[in-house]
Amino acid sequence: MTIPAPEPKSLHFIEEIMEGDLASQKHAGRIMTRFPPEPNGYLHIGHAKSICINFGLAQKYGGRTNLRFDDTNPVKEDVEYVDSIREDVKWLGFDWAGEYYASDYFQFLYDYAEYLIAQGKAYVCDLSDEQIKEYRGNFYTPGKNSPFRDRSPEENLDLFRRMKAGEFADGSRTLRAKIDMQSPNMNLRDPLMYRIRRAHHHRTGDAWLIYPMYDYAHGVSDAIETITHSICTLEFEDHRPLYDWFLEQDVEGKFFQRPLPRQIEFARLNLTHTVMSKRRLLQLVQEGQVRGWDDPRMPTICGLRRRGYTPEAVRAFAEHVGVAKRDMVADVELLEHCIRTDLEQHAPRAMAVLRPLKVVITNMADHEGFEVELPRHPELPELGSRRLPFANELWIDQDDFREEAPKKWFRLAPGAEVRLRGAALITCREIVKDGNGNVVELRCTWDPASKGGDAPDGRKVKGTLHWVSARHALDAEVRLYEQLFLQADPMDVPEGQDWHQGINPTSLEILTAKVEPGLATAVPGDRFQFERTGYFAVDLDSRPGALVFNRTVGLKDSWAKIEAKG
RNA sequence: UGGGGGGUCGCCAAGUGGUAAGGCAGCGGGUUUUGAUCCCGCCAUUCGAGGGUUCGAAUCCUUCCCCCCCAACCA
Repeated sequence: MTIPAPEPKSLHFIEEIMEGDLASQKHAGRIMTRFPPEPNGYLHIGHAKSICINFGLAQKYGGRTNLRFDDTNPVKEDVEYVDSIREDVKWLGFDWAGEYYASDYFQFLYDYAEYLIAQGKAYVCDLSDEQIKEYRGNFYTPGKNSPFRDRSPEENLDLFRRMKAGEFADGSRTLRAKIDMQSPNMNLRDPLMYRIRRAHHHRTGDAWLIYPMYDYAHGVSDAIETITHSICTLEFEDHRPLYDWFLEQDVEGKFFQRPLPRQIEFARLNLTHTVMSKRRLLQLVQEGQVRGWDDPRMPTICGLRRRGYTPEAVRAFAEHVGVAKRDMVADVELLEHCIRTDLEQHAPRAMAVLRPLKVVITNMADHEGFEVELPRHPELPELGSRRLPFANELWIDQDDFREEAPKKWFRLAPGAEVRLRGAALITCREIVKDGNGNVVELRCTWDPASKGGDAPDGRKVKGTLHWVSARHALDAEVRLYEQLFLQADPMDVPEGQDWHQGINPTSLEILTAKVEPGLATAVPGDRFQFERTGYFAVDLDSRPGALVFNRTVGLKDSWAKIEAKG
């Protein structure tokens, strides 16, 4: 018997670039990437894709990845976010080589700016906000040179130093790169390098009054860290000439090691039935549409974590969606597939009745109860087993009983026999209703010969239900989640309406369930498969005696499909 | 009316001149003490459209169409 040769996995375009660079020894066989979040919000699954690409590629090619906080705008950034970002990256399973901050490089950035000024490549501009905009022109009209464009290097140096020293008011002057006001690429029309901002920075405090702009700081930071491949999203594509320009002005090679880093852009992740922009996510939180950034309905990494997603599943998802340059919207079902696959293999099984319906076994006495033993996981004997009490009063799920059984129904119905998983066969003999006609209790008989669940006469019983002993069951709060938005694309709303229209009013449903007694010791972070219903994770709010479970994802439900088709 | 990207199955995505991988979803069937899992099978005569080159084109040329991004002292 021969083992089939593994199919050579095709490479995505970034891997091709890297392998090409490795082959040509461009960076002497070195691969260095960075994940550069701005500490102004929580990370979401889109960032997770970027994290997986940056760390994953470095890992694959024996390289390293830095975590660098892009903190060049003190008015928007805060330490609060730094910690959450660190935690999320770690949780995803990645270790960074170095932890840096763009602000670590403020002095370097400043020195290089002076160098550019000295070379006549940058100038101090006195134009106001509005004037700069006006001089910049637009897509169809070339820009006009700033009247301050031809100041001498000496004057510029003096002015720039005085900007730094605090002699000028906020917004009164800027440092600009002298490139080309006529360029069809707006980014090259003398972009701003520095602005004056008397703002307290979360790391440098009040040491600086001038702060560098992204385009200037980012590439320089990459070069300082000797990043080989600077991976970012598509919207930075036409910033690349500027990225290169700033680094290439180091004509004497006094500032950066060669070869210089290369910026590569890929398509950001979008997910169906959710929004991904920081602004909208913030709105959901502020408006109370969700209970916070880590609400399990949020596409944030902390939300997914709280919901019960595993880092493995998130990484698998990133792997599945691939890396390319075309705009993409991943189907949330792919994400769900990834978490189901992981949890199916690892999550211990348990029984929980979400919407309890009482079952009384009429031919069993109070003292006739017994214990059944069930494996924690059908495929993992090493996980051991659990013992469940069975007695004459039980809870089953309301979904498992129909007074009028539809076609192909093999759950409980009047006169029907079903198996209670691992315990026994019961037959429904009588229905008890309340004054409103609601079924409140089922009176059933059991076949004592079927203890364990099999009938000795070999009669076939197709339906198997989960159950829990009423006397022994624990109450638990169960939070059921659905998509936050009803439509695949929340932004696709009729003319004149806004995206709030699409918010799913029933994205959260809270139930009091009856769960098997062994769950009493479950602690936040524990994950289970509640048999026949879904995967659940113990929530942060859970306490001994006051259990709270989040439904991470439901099991696939082919009965629902059959019924939907009629 | 400028510049930069992109268009291969409902959603992702391989393919780089030799006759359309794979995953998700969907559909059919088998196994099953979870209607789960697992297993098997089906699912693009066609690659945004039209022309052309070639024995041969998703891949080359050409014209056209559509989508996304760019006019913050944001990143």
